[in-house]
Amino acid sequence: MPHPQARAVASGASRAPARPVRSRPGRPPKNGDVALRESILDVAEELFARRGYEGVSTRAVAREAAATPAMIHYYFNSKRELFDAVFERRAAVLNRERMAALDAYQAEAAGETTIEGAIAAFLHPVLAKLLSGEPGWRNYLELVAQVGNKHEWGGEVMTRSFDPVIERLIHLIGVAMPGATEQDLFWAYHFLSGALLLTLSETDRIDRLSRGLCRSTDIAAIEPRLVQFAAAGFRRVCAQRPS
Amino acid sequence: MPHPQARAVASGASRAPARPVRSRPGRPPKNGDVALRESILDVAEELFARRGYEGVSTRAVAREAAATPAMIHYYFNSKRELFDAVFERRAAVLNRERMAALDAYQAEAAGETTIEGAIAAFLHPVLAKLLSGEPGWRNYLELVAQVGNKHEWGGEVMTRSFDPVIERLIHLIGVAMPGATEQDLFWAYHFLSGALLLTLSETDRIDRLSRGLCRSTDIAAIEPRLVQFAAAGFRRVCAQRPS
DNA sequence: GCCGTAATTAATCGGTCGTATAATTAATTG
DNA sequence: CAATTAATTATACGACCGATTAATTACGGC
Repeated sequence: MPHPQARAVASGASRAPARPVRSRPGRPPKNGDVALRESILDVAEELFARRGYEGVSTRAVAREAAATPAMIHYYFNSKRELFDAVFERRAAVLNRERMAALDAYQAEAAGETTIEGAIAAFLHPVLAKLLSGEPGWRNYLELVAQVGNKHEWGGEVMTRSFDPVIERLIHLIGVAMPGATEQDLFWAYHFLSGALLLTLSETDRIDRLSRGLCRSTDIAAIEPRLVQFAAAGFRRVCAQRPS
Repeated sequence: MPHPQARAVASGASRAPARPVRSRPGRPPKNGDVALRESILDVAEELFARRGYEGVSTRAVAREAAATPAMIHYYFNSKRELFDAVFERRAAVLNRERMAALDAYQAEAAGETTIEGAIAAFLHPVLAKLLSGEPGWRNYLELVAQVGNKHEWGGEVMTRSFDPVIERLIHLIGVAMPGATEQDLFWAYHFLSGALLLTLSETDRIDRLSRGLCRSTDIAAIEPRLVQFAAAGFRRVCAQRPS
């Protein structure tokens, strides 16, 4: 079963448009085609992730989605609203899964929560998306990484989408470390967040640096190490002995 | 002594162009004015950092630097070469300082190097730039953060500019941890790098998340915590007991 | 079978983009 | 002082940008 990266963009090599030429205007005949709206979202997701918000024109999105610029205006009104739709489409899914994972862990640990366990539960849903190899999710997470490190409206967009889960995580870790200051918990999360975002962006930076020894797409190698790294970091930063 | 953020952009509120109207063409009279080339670099640095490479037009740079588009072509040939000039101008300075810091630490520790010490020496020059408040450096580092998380040509640019110092750091830590695998060292650095980049970007993400308890510009709070966090992480990831 | 509505195309508006060239003027050199 | 070089302006080219409108066609409900 091929991934439903519907129309044109996922076809890779060949650049032939999916729907050949529907030249005359009017409502299209009801064939089994995937909704155009979703195709536009998929294409925009990929392009925004690769070239950034300003690096992508709505016309380019339309072109690759085998649509016209007017269709984007029809479904999304503006470029910015298209971006928001792309961003929030999968954020909802991810938040649900992450919340469920934290719930499940908390129930299973039953009062004996560990930092490692909480962090692992928090990270796993995201990293599993990368591991799955679904190009849609990989593009989306690459986009998240890019937005998360952007000064301009990065902070606002990320906050709006992800804060509740993160507050949950920090609270859970706080329970596992009774002595910890709130500041220390937040700062430690800040570092964890940075490490995660860089992982999501999947630059080939570490590949080059390690001369091929590590591959930035090797989630199986990253996940346990990130959990250990972050958990140890949390413990050290939040240890209340005054430096 | 005001910072030499020379021409127009640092003037903040008032939008009056620095050099009022020099309408006719020809070489300008030799006054004590700062070189236009540097002004262009300063403005480009700021704008690229705020809005990203594609989000900035060469015309906007010219406008804010009180120049014409042709001057940018005159000094830098193309937008991309302008970007590279911006990126490499301060990278050279930073690399020199970082290398010196690692040298100094290695000499001072004399065989008894610690992970904390090596990481602190590696981080301090960068964080000191942020702490200094110089807008040029803050803009530059914000730009680095953005590029470092960009899939497209991020990996290549970062590699070209920063790899030697990083190899030095990793080697130094490797000496302090004889048992460590190379892979583990590289992965741990990857996480440290992510945490650092997010810090450099100075989004107000953590400010919002912590409801003002932490401020992303508070380098004095970040520096010791990041050193501790990363050092503990390195130790844990590189501890050779097989998971 | 008619009609309102949903989905599409073509065409267009004013504006901006990156890049290039020729003309012009001041400084420098001999 | 003459000739060369460095730094600047004005102007322009062709392409692309985001957004909008009017026309067109098929579907769904009655």
